[in-house]
Amino acid sequence: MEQVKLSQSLEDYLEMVHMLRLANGIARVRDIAAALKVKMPSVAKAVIELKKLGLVTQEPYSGIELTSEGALVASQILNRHILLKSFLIKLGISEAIADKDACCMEHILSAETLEKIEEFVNAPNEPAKKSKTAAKSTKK
Amino acid sequence: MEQVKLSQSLEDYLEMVHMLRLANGIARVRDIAAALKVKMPSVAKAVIELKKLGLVTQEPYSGIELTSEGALVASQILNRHILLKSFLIKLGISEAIADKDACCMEHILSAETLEKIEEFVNAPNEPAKKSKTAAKSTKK
DNA sequence: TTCTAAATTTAGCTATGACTAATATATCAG
DNA sequence: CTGATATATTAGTCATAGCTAAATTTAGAA
Repeated sequence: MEQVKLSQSLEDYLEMVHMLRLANGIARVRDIAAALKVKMPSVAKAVIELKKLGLVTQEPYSGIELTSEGALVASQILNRHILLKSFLIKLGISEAIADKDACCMEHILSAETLEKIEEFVNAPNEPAKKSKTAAKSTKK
Repeated sequence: MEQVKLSQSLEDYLEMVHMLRLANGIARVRDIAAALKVKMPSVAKAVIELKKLGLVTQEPYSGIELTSEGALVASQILNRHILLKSFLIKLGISEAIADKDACCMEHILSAETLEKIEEFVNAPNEPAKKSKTAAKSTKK
């Protein structure tokens, strides 16, 4: 439980491994590269680092697996992402932008800020002040 | 008006030049280093970059000045900082943490998100639901 | 005025994280 | 089974951004 301290970049790679495994059952170098808009050698290097840190394993030339610690850390990051995305959407930001900005914010916010954001997201809801969003309000 | 694209790091240096000039009338290498918690040679290097970009000027061995473009860019960054800090404080985050997190967020958020945050900050204010902020009961 | 201490700058090292080019391996079509 | 193509890896380059150590300049104290 020594709390590995990951760079933003490594957090992104680890999270993407997790997401791809959830979505496809497997996390391939090619797909990670496509999703993060980097080239495959960048992924290969990141995977080497994550292996050194004991967060992933990989048979040569095949998919990337998470260790139990890796899975734990990855899901923490993913949870932050989901929280922040909900938060931004609740502020009225479009889904695409919410996703993109959540992706940056998830690496930098302090625990206190994340807590307060969680409270806000879970709040019963403010009385929709004068909602001029009338039309396609809850478009999701 | 070609919108220089600064790294987060250079944005921090430029903003700090602006803040120190506002606070002290002069931005010295030593003070920038102290404020950003880096060493002086790191500041010197950053200043060289900002000079190349036409955002600051400096007589050798003296304080750093902003060009008119530098002043413009710096105040945009500072305005984002102020906005984000207000926002976080409105969410109930302590001033110190709000300042710190605003400092990270100011470099990464999209225009749309900043707009929505501005709307939120300027909103008439929700009816402080059940304000139990009284005795800092939010031990959580 | 002169000398010492502080501030600034330069030179050069390190780590991160991207890239291209080249190599190695795997997989699939025939 | 074999070869072409896709995927993965390795090697090496580059830029950013930090650092220390050493040199330079400025400024204040004696």
